[in-house]
Amino acid sequence: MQRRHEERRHLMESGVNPYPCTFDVTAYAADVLATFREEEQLPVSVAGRIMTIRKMGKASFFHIQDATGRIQIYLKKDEVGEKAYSTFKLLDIGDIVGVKGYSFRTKTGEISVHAQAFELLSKSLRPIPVAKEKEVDGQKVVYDAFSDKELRYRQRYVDLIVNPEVRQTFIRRSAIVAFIRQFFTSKGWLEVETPILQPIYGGAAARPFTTHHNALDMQLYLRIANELYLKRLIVGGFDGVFEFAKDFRNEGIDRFHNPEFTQVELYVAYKDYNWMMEQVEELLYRTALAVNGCDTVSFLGSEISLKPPFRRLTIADSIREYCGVDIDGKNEQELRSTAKDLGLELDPKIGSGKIIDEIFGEFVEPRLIQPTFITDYPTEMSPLAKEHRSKPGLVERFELIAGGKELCNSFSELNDPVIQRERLEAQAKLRLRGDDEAMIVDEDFLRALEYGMPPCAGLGIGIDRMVMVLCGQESIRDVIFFPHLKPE
RNA sequence: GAGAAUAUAGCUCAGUCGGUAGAGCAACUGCCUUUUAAGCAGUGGGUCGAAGGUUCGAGUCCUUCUAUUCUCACCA
Repeated sequence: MQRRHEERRHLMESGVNPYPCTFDVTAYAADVLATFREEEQLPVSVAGRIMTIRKMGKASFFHIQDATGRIQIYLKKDEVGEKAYSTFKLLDIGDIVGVKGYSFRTKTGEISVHAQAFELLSKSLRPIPVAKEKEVDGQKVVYDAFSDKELRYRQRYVDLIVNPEVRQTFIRRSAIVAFIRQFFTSKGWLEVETPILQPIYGGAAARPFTTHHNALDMQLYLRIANELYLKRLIVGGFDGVFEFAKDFRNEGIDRFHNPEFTQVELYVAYKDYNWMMEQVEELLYRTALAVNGCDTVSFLGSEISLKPPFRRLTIADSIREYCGVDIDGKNEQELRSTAKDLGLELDPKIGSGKIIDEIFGEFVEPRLIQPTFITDYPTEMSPLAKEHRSKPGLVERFELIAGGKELCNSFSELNDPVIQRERLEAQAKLRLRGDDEAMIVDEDFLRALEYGMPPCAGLGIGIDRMVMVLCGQESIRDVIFFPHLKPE
């Protein structure tokens, strides 16, 4: 670094601006390769970061990397002149340069740019970790890859420079979000924005982050979900609304959980959860085709097919199938002993719905690799979902499980304000008993429902997890640019 | 919250039984006008995560701490 500071000063003293304002780029690296013709010398002007250098006295080769990839540059002293060539000798891997020249093919066959002039565009003061590559039997072998996970997350910018597959993952993430947005918009649903700072948090069972508004001198929460606000908009007369929402949950961090994560929530009036399952099937299938070009993905060592229809299974049937026990019609006592027979240690405080969830989470969910809709959850686990039209004690709810993890959650929304009040008050009681994840009674939300909300289907998709599955990434940190880490 | 593993040069890693720090790449100086893990010759580079302790002597043994990774717990 010391040396590079000196070089920077050196360049400035010799009249070279190490940080000029613009450079006229006419082609990306990929364009040069794509438009190359053996018989023609096409003039090009490319720019990018120097990634390799091979200096040979009075001529040099180097690769620059731009947004589309790498292109080799050939630089000859005769061609660019003495002064420019000695400037070039002061450049390092990591510097950003612009090159004007023409495309040609080298003796060893690589399409390259024969430089006629070049310009330093930005001097790099820190050495980047250079990984070298070699082709062995057609396989690319990478030497000394920048692989320390902590450093890669802390200095994602370096990770992106050096590890091209990281860049690809995030490009795909963007494509997934763009596709979902276009899919929803094309159906006539409205993209909206609702508060992130909320005086009362709700819509999920989770602990929030708390903050303080100085001028109002009041406590505010970072949202854990946007569900209750979107439903207010359905009350307000929008037929379909969705929001890509950063949500915040003050909980543990592991490879499936980041304290801030992205969900898209969608609410559509006059529809139910059965209809929503079809939407999810279509969405996942078409997203996979659009982004990956095929309807299967490889995730955690399994091939997952996203071709509809997905399997549908009630939670009771799934437990019957994977545990061989029947939970239908069982009371809390019986469920508890069933769980015990299966070898589950249970907190004596939890109720029957939670016991079922525990059994499911322990024995069923991890084994659901192919996309599967799990339906008809116990009412007490789902205070915002509508009672099942024919199965007492259950609600019209589904989760989509794939790769052993929940990807989506959806229900026919509860729109009876009286029952909704009862459910929230029951939550409030749980809260008083010490369940700090139980929901809070949101009087304004209840007031909205009292004006009348049409029948409505709601959906939440965990974008991070969906990206993980579609990109075959095993950690949520690999699909979030800047995952949360403790300070250095 | 619990356990395990990891932490040594810019990067990737060695470092034996406790004896005073190593390699490859990167960097620096030469030479080299079609190279591609360029090559050849030479040079420099370290608070061994932090703080204590044991010892004549600690990268190595002990204690505490910090960070990361993995597993478990928690978590719609």
